Amino acid sequence: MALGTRSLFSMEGRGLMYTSATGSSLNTNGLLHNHMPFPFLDSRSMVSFKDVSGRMNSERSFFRSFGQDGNEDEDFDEYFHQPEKKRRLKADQIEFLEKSFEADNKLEPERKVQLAKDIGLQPRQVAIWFQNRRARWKNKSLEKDYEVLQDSYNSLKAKYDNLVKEKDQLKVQVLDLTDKLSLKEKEREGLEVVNTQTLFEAPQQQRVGIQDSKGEVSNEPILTCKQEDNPSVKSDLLYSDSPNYTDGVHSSLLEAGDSSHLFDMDQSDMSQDEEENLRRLFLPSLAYMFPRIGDISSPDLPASTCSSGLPIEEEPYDFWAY
DNA sequence: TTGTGTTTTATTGCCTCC
DNA sequence: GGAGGCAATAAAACACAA
Repeated sequence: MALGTRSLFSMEGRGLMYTSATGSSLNTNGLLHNHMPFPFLDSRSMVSFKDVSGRMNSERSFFRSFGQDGNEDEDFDEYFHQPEKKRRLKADQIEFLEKSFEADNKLEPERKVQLAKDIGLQPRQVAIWFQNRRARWKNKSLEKDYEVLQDSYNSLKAKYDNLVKEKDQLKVQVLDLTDKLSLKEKEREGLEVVNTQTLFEAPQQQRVGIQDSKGEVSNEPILTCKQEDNPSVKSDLLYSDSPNYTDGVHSSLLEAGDSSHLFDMDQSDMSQDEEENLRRLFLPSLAYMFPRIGDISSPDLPASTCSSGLPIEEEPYDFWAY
C-alpha cells in the first residue's frame, strides 16, 4: 500500500501500524511511547485494560495477560511481534467525546486537537471517533424516521381497513335493500298482471256480471277511475285468492246482477251498515297499496289518479278493446 | 469453553470543496 | 492537489447462549 498523506497521518495518529505490505512490522505504541515523538501519544489511550463499562477485558484480550502473570519479558516480546490490537476507549474518554458530540457533531481542526489533548488521544482517533459517531447517529436517525413512517403507515392502514369494512357493510345493506325493493316491485307487478290477466281471460259471458242496474251489459271499461258506483270490482279482482274466486273472476261477478252491488255478495245476509263497514275496512288499504289500478272509490278517499298520473277522465281505457 | 452475533475502532477509496 | 467527509468494509473487542 502506498503511504499517502492519509496513511502517514494515520500512522502518526495511531502511534503504531499494522504489518506493512512487505510484512515488516512497524512501530508499536510502546516503542513510540518510550520515545514520545508525537505530542498526543499516550499509553492510556492505546493500552486500555478496561472496556466501556469499566470492567477488565476478557482473557481473550492480549493486553489483559500482559504484565499480569509475572512472565513480562516473554509477553513483552510476544507483544512486539503481535499485530496491533484495537483497544476500546475508556469510559471517561467516551463520555467526554459524547458531550462534545452533543454540542457539535462537526469537528474543526482546532477543536479536534484540543479534544485530543484533553483526553489523551491522538487527533486522528478523535476524528475517527466523530466520524463513526456521526455514522451511528445517522443510522439511529434513519431508524427513527423509519419508525415514524411505519407508525404513520399503520395508522393510515387501520383507517383504510375500517373504511373498507364500512364500505362492505354498506354494500351489503344496499344489496339487501335493493333485493327487498325489487321483490316489492315484483309483487306489485305480479298483482297487476293478475289483475290484467283476470280481466283478459274473463270469458265473454262472464261479462254479464258487469251490468248496469237495468240489466244491460255495460260498455264502460271495468277499470275506470272514479268508478264510484262500482268499487267492489277491483276489490274482488285484487283478492283473487279468496275462497269465492273462481277461474279468474269472482263468483260474485257471475251472481250479482248489478255491478254496483258487487260488494253485496249476499245482500240478504249483510246489512247496509255492514257493507259500509266492509268498504271502510278494505278500500283505504287497497287504494294505498295499489294506486295504479285506478280509483277505488270510497266516500272517505280523495279522488285519485290513474297510473299515468293523468286525471281519470282524461285517460279512458277499455280493457275489452284488446 | 466455544460459537455466534453485535459493537466499536480503524482503514480504504471515492468524492467534494477550496 | 490537499484536507476532510462519507460509505463500505475489516477486524478486534465484547456479549451471550448452549
